[in-house]
Amino acid sequence: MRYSKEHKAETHRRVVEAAARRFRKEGIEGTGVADLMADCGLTHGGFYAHFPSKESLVREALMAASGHGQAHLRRQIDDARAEHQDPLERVVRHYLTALHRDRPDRGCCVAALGAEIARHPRKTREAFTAGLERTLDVIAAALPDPSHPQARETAYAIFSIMIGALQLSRLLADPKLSQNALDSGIKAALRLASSQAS
Amino acid sequence: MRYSKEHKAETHRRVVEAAARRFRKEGIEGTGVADLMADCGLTHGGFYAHFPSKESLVREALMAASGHGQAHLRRQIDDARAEHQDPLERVVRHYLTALHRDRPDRGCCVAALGAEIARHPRKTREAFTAGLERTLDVIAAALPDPSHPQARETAYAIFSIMIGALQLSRLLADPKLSQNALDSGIKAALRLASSQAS
DNA sequence: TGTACATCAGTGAACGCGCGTTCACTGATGTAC
DNA sequence: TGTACATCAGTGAACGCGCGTTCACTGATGTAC
Repeated sequence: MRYSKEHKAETHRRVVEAAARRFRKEGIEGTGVADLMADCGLTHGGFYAHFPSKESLVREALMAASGHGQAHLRRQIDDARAEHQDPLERVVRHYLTALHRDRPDRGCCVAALGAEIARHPRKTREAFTAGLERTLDVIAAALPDPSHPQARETAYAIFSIMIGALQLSRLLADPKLSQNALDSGIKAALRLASSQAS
Repeated sequence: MRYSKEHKAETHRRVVEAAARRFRKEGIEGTGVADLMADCGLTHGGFYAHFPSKESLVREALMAASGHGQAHLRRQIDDARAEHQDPLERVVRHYLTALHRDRPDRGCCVAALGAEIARHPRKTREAFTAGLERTLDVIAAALPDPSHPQARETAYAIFSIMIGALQLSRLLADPKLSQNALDSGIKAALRLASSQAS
C-alpha cells in the first residue's frame, strides 16, 4: 500500500473533525465537500475513498461533535465536583458565555445545527437522537438530586433553556440584549435545578 | 399600466408570504427564488421587479413572519383573558404542541430559522432583532405580573425554553422522547412564570 | 538483499444540475389626443 | 368616443458559478519472488 496502515483512518478522522467544525460555523448546506477536503490539505476527488456520500459524513460529523460535547460536559462536572462546586452551575455557566456565543464552530451542535438537522433524512435524525439522549443523561447526572423521579424531565427543560438562550444571544444584534439572553438563561436554568431539589 | 394600481403591491405581498412559509419549511438556503415565484404562479425572471436581491426578500419575509407571530400571540392572550384563563399558559401550551412541531412552515420563525439567521449579514440580524424585542414584550405582557422588575428577564427565559424545547422535539426521532421535550418545556415555562409571581 | 509488481489514497478534469442574477422582449392596459 | 402611444409586470433564455459525484490516472510504498 502507498500509505501506512493507520494513514487512511487518520485522514478519515481529520475530515470528520473538519466537517464538525465547518458545519457548525457555516451550516451543513453552506459547507462544500471541496471546502472540507481543502481544510485537510486534500483535493475534493479523494472524498469518496472515505465516505459514500456527503450525507454519510454528516452523520459521522454530528456523532463526533455530539460525543465531544458530552465528554466536555463530563469533564466540567468532574472538575466542579473535585472543587466542591455545583456541577450543574458549572455546566450552565460555561455553556451560556459570550465565548460560546461567538464561536459556534467550537460549541454545541444542537444550538448551531438543530433546525437544519431536523430537515435531514430520518436515518440522520435517528443517529443524532442517540447522542441527544446521552447528553440528557449527562445533564441529569449533574442535577442536585440525579435520582429524583423528575430528574430527566428537568434535564430536558434545562437543556432546552441552554439551546434557546444561546440561539437568542446569537440572533440579537444588540450586545446588551444578547448578554441579557445569556444571563437570564443562566438564572432560569439554575432556578429550575434548585426548585426540583426542594 | 398593464395592471391595476394595487396589483404589484399584491404580488409583492404574495411572494413575501410564500417566502415566509418556504423558508421556515426548507431553510433559507434550501429555498430558490424560482421555487418561490412558482409558488405564486409566476416565473423567476420577474422576481427582480419586486426585490433588489434574495437577501432583501429574506429581511421582508422574516419581518412579516415575526409580525404574524406576535399578532398570533396577542390574539391568544386576549382570548385567554376573555375566558378568564392564564394567558401565559395558553401561549406556552399552544406553542409546544405536536401540531406546531410538525408544521414549521406555519410556526415560529426563530425556532425554524434562528441558527441560519445568525449567519446572515448584520443588517438582516438587526431587522430581526426589532421583531424579537416585540415578541419578548408580548410574552412579558402575558406574565402574571407584567410590571414585576424581572418580568423581561423571565420573558427571555420562557421564550428560550419555548424555542429550545420545540427544536428538541423536532430533532428527537422517537415520538415518545419528542413528546417528553414538549411536556417538560410546558411544565418548566409555567414554573418559571409562577415562581416570579411569588 | 535486490527487483518487479500490485495496491490504493489521493489527483484533477469532467458530468449534469440548480443557483442568483441579468436582460431583451411581450402584450395588456392606462393615458393623451 | 375612438385611436395611437407609453408603461411596466411578467416572460424565458442566458450568464457565470459552485455544488455533489464520477472516473481515468498517478506514484509512493508494501509485498512477493
